Amino acid sequence: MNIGDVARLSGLPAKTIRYYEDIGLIKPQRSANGYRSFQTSDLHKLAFLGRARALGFSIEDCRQLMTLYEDQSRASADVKHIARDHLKRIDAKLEELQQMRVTLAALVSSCAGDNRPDCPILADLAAKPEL
Amino acid sequence: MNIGDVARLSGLPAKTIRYYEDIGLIKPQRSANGYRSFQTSDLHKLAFLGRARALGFSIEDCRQLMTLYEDQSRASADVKHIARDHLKRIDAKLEELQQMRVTLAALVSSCAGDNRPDCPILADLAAKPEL
DNA sequence: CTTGACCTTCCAGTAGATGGAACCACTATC
DNA sequence: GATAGTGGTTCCATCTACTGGAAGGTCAAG
Repeated sequence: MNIGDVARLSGLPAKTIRYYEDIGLIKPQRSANGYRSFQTSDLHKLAFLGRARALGFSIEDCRQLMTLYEDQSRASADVKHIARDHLKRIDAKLEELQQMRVTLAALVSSCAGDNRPDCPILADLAAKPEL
Repeated sequence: MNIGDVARLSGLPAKTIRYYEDIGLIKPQRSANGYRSFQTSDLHKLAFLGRARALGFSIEDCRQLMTLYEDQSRASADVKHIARDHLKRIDAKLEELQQMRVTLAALVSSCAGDNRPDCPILADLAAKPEL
């Protein structure tokens, strides 16, 4: 398979696939003409990567997950550890965003949004005594 | 005030303040020795920027908000528009993260996390028939 | 033989900083 | 006056995870 084929099948852009090879996540063979030649196993790995990335795992997480994926004698605890850490980061990010949302929503609803210059949003950004 | 002073007062790292000057968000004067010389108004702007960034506004949003902040004849509608757009992006991000969280939490809790190699997390990443 | 779709590499850019090197300025002390 | 320490300066590189584009090679069809 050429890169266009695996791009279509995996849903990843060709650019991204080349990038993944660049950083060593996959190692496709080469044809005589210099084209990358993908095996079914490469396609599986790319699909794996696509799903892991969609779940927000970092590239480094993906690298570790790929290693574990290929290690038949892995301990599921190792995988779970990575996933749980990532879950924690997601929870932290969620909390941060929710706090932002609360504050921002309050500001938005307090602003008249008309032609007058008075704006509680700017006022708040300009000077917030405490908190 | 030197950069260290405004850094302490605004809570922003000196590096970040230099960066903000670099990209034109602030324009501090210079002393004879070449040091940046910050006015109180610069400090206010930096505090403004710090709060806007803490609310997740992009640098470009901040640039616009700063312009509106300094324009005494602005319409509050313009500010509200930026804030509401940002709120929408936050909501989208929140939804995305929440979906991730649901999927990931299910995977984590389904994994034994012991010494055996069987791992639903890897199994799921390796092949997800539909969805 | 040419067209077009595909492939290749390489270089630059994105957002928003951050780290470090090399060097200059100021103050205090010995 | 030499020195140490702190703070300032610039510039260049690095981070994440790609993405865009240029310049050019390859292949099948008409």
